[in-house]
Amino acid sequence: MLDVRLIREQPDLVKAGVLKKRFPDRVAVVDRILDLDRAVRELIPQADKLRAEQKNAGKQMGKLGDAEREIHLAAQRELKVRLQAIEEQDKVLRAELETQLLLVPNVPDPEVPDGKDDTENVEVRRVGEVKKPTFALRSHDDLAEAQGWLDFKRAAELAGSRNYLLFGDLALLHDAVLRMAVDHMHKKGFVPVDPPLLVRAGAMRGTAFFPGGEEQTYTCERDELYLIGTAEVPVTSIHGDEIMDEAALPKRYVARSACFRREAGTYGRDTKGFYRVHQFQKVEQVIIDVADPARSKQHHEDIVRNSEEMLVALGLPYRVVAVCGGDLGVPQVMKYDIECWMPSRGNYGETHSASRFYDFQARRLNMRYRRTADKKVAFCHTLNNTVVASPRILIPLLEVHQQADGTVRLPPALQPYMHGREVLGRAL
RNA sequence: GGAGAGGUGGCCGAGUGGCUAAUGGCACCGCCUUGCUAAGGCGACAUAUCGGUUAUGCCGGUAUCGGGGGUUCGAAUCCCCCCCUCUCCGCCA
Repeated sequence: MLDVRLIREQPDLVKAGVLKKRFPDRVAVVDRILDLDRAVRELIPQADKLRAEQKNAGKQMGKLGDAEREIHLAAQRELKVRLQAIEEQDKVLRAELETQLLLVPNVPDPEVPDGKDDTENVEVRRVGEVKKPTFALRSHDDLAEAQGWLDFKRAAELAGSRNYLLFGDLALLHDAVLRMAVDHMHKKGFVPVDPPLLVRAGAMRGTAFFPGGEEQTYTCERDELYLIGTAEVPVTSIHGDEIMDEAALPKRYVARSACFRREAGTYGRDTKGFYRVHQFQKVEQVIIDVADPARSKQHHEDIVRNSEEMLVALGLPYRVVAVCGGDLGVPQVMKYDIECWMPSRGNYGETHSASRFYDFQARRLNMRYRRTADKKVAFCHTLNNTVVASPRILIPLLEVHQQADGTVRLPPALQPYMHGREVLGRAL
C-alpha cells in the first residue's frame, strides 16, 4: 500500500496515477482516505490526553487509603467512559482507513507509457528472427496430440476444461525446461526455494493479490488457505514482519512451483492449447532489496535480461514490451512483459511478466531493513519476473522448432536436460 | 486427531494487577583504560505515532510484552477465542 503521508501531502499525484492506471472509480477512494485521515488525526491527541490523565491518576491509587481512593475512583470511572467513546470511534475510523488504503493502486513511474489496455503497450525491442515457414506449420496442440504426448480430452474428464495431461517426451521436456531455468538462475547466485503452495490470506494481501484477486484464486475454505497463482506470493512474503540488516540485502530467490488460477471470466478466450490453463509450473525470480529507486530500476533491467538469456538459449524469437498504464496492475510502478513468437497465434504471446513495486508490497508485508549508514529502519523494495512458465513456453518451443516431418529439434542448450537427445518425436 | 508445555526488546532470559518500555546477560555502537591472536570501565542501544522545537537532532505525550476480545479506575501479569513453537500419543506420504 501507499504511505498515508504521500496521499496526504500529494493527493493529486496519487490521483493522476490512479487515472493513468485507468481506475477512475478509485479517485473517490483517495478523497475518502483524506477525510478519514483527518478525522483520525483529530482524535489522536484527545485520546492521548485522556490516557495520560488516566495513567497519572492511576499511578497514585495504590498508595491511597480506602476513603481517598473512593473519591478518585469516581473520577476515574467517568474518565473511562469518555475514553471508551473516543477509542470506539478511533477503531472504526482506522479500520475503514485500512480498508480504503488497500484499494489505492501504486503510483506508476513517469516512464510508464500512457494507454488504455494491452493494445497500447510499447515495444522496447525485438530479438531473434521470425523465419518464414517452408512447410505447413502445425499448432503445438495438434503436433503434441499427433505425437501421443498430449490428451486434453481425458484431462477435461478428470479435472474440467483448461487442464492437460502430458505424456512421454513432452512430460520430460516440460520438466527439462523448468530445470534449465532453475539452473540458469542458480548460476547467477539466486537462492533456490521450494515454497508452500497453500498460503494464508496474509501472504495474498501482502503481495497485493487481495483484495481484488479473490475470484481468480482457488480457496481451501475449511483451512482458510489459498492456492498460490505464482511463487511470488510465498517467496516475497518470506521476510514479512522482519527487520533485516542492510548487509543481508539484496535477497535473490528463484522458486519453482505449481501455480493455480481459476481464470474466472475468461470463458471462451484462449480455449485451445496450452495458453490459458488452470494449473502450470513456473520458475520465478524474486528480488528484495533496499529502498533505492535507482537500484530497483537496475534490478528490473537485470531480471528482464535474465529471462531474455533463457529465451535466446531456447532459440525463441521474442519481444519486450513496456506495459502501459491501463494494462498495469494495482501494485506495480512499472512492468515489462516478454512475448514469444507463437506461430499458431500469428503473433507474439505473453510468456513473462517483470514487475517493479518499490515499497508497495513491503509495506503490506511489513518487511523492513536497518540502514547501515544511519541505523534507521525503512521498507524494502521488491521485484519479480518469470524465468519460464510451462506448459505455455512449450507453445513456441514446439511450434518454432518443429520440422517438416512433425519431429521437434531441440535447441542445444536444452539437450543436456534431455539426456543429450537432439530430436523428439517420430515422423508423422 | 488426543494430551501437555510455552510464546517478553537483535538474541538469551526475569517479571503473576499500579513504583516495568519492561531487571539481568549476550551481541552491536560510542568513549576511556590497557595493550594485543585479549580483557576491563562508562555510556548509548526497540518500533510506530501525535505534538513542540533554537528542527537530518532534541524534548514531551501515547501505543505496542504472538494476534484479537473481555474483566478492572488501572493488565506483560486475570478470563475467553485465534495463531505459532516444542514434547508425548495416534495416524500417515
